[in-house]
Amino acid sequence: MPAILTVDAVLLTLLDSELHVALHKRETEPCKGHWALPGGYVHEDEDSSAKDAAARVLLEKTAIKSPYLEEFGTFSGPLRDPRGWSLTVVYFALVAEPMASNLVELFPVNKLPALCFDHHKIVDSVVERVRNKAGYSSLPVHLVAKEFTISELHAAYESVLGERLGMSSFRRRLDGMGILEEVPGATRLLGRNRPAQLYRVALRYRNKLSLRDRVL
Amino acid sequence: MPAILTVDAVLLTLLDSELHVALHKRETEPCKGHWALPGGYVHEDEDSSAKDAAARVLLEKTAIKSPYLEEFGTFSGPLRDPRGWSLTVVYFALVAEPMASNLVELFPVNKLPALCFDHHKIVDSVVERVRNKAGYSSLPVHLVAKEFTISELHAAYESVLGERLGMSSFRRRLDGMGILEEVPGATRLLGRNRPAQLYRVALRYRNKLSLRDRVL
DNA sequence: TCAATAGTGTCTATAAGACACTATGCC
DNA sequence: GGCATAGTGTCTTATAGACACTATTGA
Repeated sequence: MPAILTVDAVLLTLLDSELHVALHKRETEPCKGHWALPGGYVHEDEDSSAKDAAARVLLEKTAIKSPYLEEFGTFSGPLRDPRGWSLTVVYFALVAEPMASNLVELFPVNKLPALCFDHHKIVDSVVERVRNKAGYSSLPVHLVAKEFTISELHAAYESVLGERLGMSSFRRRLDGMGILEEVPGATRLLGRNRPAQLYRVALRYRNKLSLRDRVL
Repeated sequence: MPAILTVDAVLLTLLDSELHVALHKRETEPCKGHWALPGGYVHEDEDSSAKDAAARVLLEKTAIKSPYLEEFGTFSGPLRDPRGWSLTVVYFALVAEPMASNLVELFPVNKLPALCFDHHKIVDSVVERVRNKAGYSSLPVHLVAKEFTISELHAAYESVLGERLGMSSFRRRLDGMGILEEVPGATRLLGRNRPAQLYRVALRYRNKLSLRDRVL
């Protein structure tokens, strides 16, 4: 009997300044009716890679299309799935909007319900990695909308890192990197205060952010 | 037909201050007689995880036991192996000694021979990651012997990073981290000069070095 | 005018780099 | 003593953090 090969996706987003993960109720055995990560088998006839499979599974099970998707690693062994020796390739996705999908429900990453298989451990490991990586990369950019204010980005960093960041050094570093550009003329007004300049990721970095680590 | 599941190991070491990778000549089809990474199938009856499988394969094909082993990621798709849709979990290992094994041969990582499958791409990706990670972690410690001089460690960092590092700030950072300890009384003498103090990784960090990233 | 958040300027503490200086062995 | 590498001290420069200051809106 060959090993079972699956992919799982850890979809993360910020809700009320707190990291949340998207979970769904499994509709098939094993573990039917319980919370689990969106995941599934690789389809050899349609998936040209494991990452493709993860993107497809995410679309099918959460109706979220092409977010930021990065491989985390694998989990494997004879005991983690009752069907036998299994290996899952875990991907994590970061999205800006608390998406309106009735296929999944969002849970704060430190208040998870009981999860199937080793999915609790998987979520914990991914969150640890994301927090860690936020400290030396521009990862949290993917947690804000396409156009955002410095304050919003600053808040996203603080939420993910779980610590306060000085605002002036934060701006200084952003400036020095040249990774952001102003959206000309666009501002956002929230209260009765000075409106904030909107920014976006500069075109030349649009699809390279995950590569350029250690930028912030 | 189910997907083919394999593990491959990228074993790296320093030889003449240059990163080398261990390759072997495949003895079975496909790609028989050509250079490839040590790799093989997961054995469901004896491997309790993919990492276990990688360690076993490394021992069988290179006679190297329990080096530093870290998961790099996966490579997958319908075309990379002529036998069909395949996924390989790639691990990299770092060892100190240019080991005496007639099972493998060492090649400089930027002068590789023709390699089977997508192994050339795999080696390149791993080397890039290792170079990158050396910039913010203590990874290169695994490329020197258990007891080493500061100069040797300094040279290892310079080799992996491909750039010169100031010696005094290098020492300062090592001191500040408290990750190393002197081997009492032990020194190494190479020429007609002052002998160098030998150091080793402090006990409390012995098995945690890969976890404590961003230390150097 | 005030309240509230956006954004800037500047002072200070810390860390990095450069490099001169001392230390200790063999010849 | 001379030479070669090990190791230290110190000066300078770049960067991070703190925080006070100015800017711009609605009420």
